[in-house]
Amino acid sequence: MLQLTYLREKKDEAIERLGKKIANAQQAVETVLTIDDKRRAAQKELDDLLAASNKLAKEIGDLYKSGKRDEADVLKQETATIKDKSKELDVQLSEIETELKDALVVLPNVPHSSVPVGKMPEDNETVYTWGNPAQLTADAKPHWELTDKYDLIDFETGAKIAGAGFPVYRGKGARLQRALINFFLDEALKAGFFEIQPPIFVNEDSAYGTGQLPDKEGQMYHMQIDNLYVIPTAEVPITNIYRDVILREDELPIKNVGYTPCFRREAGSYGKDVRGLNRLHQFDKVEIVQITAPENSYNALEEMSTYVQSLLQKLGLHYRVLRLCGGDMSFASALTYDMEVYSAGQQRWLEVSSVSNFESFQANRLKLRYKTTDGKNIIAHTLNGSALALPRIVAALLENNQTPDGINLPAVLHPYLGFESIN
RNA sequence: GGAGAGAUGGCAGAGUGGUCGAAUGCGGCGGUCUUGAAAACCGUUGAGGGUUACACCUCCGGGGGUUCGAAUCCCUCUCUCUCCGCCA
Repeated sequence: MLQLTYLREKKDEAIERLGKKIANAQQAVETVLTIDDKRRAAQKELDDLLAASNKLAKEIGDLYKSGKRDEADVLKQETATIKDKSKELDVQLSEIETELKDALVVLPNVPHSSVPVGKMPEDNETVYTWGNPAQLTADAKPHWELTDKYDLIDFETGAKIAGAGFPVYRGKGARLQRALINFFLDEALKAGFFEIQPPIFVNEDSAYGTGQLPDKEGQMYHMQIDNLYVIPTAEVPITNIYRDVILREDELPIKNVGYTPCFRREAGSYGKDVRGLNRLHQFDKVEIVQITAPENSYNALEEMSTYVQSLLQKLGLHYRVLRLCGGDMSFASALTYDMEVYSAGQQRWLEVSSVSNFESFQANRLKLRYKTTDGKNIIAHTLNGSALALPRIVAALLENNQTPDGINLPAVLHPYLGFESIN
């Protein structure tokens, strides 16, 4: 959620930048500001009325104490009309506040000035490429054939016990999962992150806090009996730790890492995108989350990007880094880097990480602030990124490392795996 | 799941329906003293809205009610604690 003061004070800048994301930026911002004016007027009117009412109540109290009952009763009559009026205004005000919030929450975050203009994935800017495509033999296979051949993943049985998109990992396939999770967590600890193991169900407040609601209502699994949402990413519970929190300045930056399974309904996906491990309803991910002071958030973003890339390099995966264009970035993000790994078996790029700076957009809704040494409360900046999501990493590892004799996994994983190759 | 108790500022903990946004202690910050530090003493110290700045308004777990007036009374929800039951 954008800050009202920002829209009020830098209206033109906000409209111009929002134009990279939405078509009707001018009108959307004007609407919000108009409602806000209305809100302030109503608030003022109500406040004055309440002030009068408070004053009268005090006078009545004094009169009773000094035994002047008659005079007090006269004043009581007066309060009756004030009360009716203020009740009315109160209803009006809360309607306006609802209206304001509704208009404000549908506004996406303002993109950073470096965000490329564009609507399509083709408009994303490739800022860095590392490595070369794996040279495979003519009979190289996509991962869904390899997982079958070496009995690593059983998609059919997963579909039987849960549904499509819920794979059953087996043997070395299961051990590869466990190894990657531990590898990613250990690397994050070395990089100074603090490990968290959060709940994988969250309540409505948390889902609103990080912006999954109301924006992505249909994408989360929801348990109606208890009104809990199943997390689509560890970002949700880990960031919500700081909902309604005022940190001390010296606690920043906060750097957390957590592993959780993630659950996504993925309504509307189809075709080659959902084949094998490309898109699942349940998958594993290690997530990094940072909370910083505003002036440090872009340094933190670069640091997180570099960190994620270091993982891909250690795994020896050919990858590229994209700076997402306005139309392709998420609702809450101000600047996003996507890391894509080249999948040689499918001959296409697969997104394995997305690192974003939300600036104060998330923190504003969360009421996540920090107190400076001179006592001011400032809305913090939040960032997060995958480090990393497993399925497509597994797909790329299997495909890119396949040989006629088997699949040779990267050396950094050997201690975690207890084996070196799959054959 | 059953029975009881409770929820107040960063923490602990007072609070007869009216002068309570809230005593007191701890902690934090500033100062005096000191070569410096500690101790002691003095001052200061919740959040949001609003204002150029004041004024003013709201908030004592959430929501609703009674009253001229609610942290204080009533209803309800949530959560916490204790005991019993069940259980990795």
